[in-house]
Amino acid sequence: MNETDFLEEYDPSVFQRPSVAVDLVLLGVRESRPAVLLVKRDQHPHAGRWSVPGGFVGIGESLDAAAVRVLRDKAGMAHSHLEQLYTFGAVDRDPRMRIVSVAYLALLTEQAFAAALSAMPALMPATIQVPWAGEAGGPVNVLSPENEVLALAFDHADILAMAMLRLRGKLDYSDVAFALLPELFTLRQLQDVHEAILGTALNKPAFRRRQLDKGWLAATGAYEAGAAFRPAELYRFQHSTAD
Amino acid sequence: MNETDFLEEYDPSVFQRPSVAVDLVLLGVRESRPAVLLVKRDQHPHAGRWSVPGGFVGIGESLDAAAVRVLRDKAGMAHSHLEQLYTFGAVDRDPRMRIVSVAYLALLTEQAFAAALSAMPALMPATIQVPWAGEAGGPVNVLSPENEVLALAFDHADILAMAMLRLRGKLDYSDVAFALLPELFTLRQLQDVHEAILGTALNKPAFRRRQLDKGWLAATGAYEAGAAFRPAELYRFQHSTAD
DNA sequence: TAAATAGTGTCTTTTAGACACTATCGC
DNA sequence: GCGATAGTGTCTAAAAGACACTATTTA
Repeated sequence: MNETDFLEEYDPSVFQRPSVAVDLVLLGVRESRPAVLLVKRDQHPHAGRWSVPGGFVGIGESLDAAAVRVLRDKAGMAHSHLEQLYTFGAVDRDPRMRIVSVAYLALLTEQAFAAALSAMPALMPATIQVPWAGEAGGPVNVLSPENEVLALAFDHADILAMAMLRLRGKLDYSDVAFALLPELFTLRQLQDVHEAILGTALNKPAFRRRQLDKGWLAATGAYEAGAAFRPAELYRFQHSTAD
Repeated sequence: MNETDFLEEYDPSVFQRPSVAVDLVLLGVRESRPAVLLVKRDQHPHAGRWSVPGGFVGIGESLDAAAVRVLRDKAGMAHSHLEQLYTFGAVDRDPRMRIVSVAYLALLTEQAFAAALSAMPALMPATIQVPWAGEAGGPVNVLSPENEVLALAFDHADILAMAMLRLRGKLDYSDVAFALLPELFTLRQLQDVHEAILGTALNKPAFRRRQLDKGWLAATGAYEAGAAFRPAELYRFQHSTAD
């Protein structure tokens, strides 16, 4: 915001302003691995590298509204869990001009991930390697469907690392995991999502106990179908009363 | 950041850009209560209300650098723990013009807090009431030294609430508490800081056990002086090897 | 019945809370 | 010795991990 002596110090017409953009990390879990939707840059700078979708913030548009707009226009998606991640503001992060970028994290179910892929041909799915080297802040590795390491544009490897760390931190005490799952899901699917984000195996009985004790899960009495073994019960996420 | 078709879509000279500012929450613990340094607005809008110090980001200045500059110019301080908090980007948050504000959290020891107060007469210390109503996102109450509720400018009550929640969330698993304490401190002082931020009393033996088990504390063999009772041992914070 | 996964019972280990107790200072 | 706070020992309670066991499905 602005200080007491705003008017004395600041004449809006005098000083150059940075451009403000939003960048969206479109994140899901596919085949028990964290996955992200990328677009290939075909222009300088960083032509040929991969980036997360983004767009500039309009002068009459809030940051959240810009994120929703980019989600719609670049991923063909009406809704999703969307939260602000971090703002990247190094001077030289884009060689053309000064851009301050507010990164957002969008969490997609596997269905939404697939729907975005087919609606927007420019998008490519990539896998985030978990765990990665230097998890205390280092950039992540991203693999193509053919398991080739992808070169990311700008500071987008840092943005993806930030997204993974944020997700991890919130996994236990918040309901973000349910944003990655369909309406109905089994406890095994829930555990798969947790394991994919954390990059570690979890103890099954302890996991079930903790999840059920939270009071966020409602058993439906229905069971999955089509498996060649004992079907698992389907659960639904419901906000707890004290939440 | 920017998308693949950056150049086609965007001509920097055509679109109006928001101003980008940084706002600093200067936070410390005084007399076992969370305290913040505020400045009184003497201009419209929100004249007479209190705000956290801030400033505009220069075109050739990173966000972090702008925060450091504001810390120096508005609080007279060379260093402190400084971390980005959240970016506030509602369209109407300032009635004069569009301003996107990146909030930073600066953690001050009680000494640094007092030094800033005497170096910068415009600053006033205020107490943050903990706990506050609607801790899941609601704005905080801020009290003057005379225990009067202060009216805050803009969305600064939300910024302060965000600062408290961030600090709370990091208190257990990170080393932020040590940024609020002097070089040498007693375990009781460390517990006081935790209790002030959390707004609850903690169990003494359990607290000592947990803190000592983390391996972040080095006993100095020295003891505090001047107390009319058994003096406590002084500890020093040291980064753990695996940190 | 075999294979595979769902789901549970229970023992152990770890961690946190409660609470009383001892230790050490100034006066 | 008294008052006050530092620091500890230990019991209990709660939570997490380990691991084997039962249950239920298709083939």
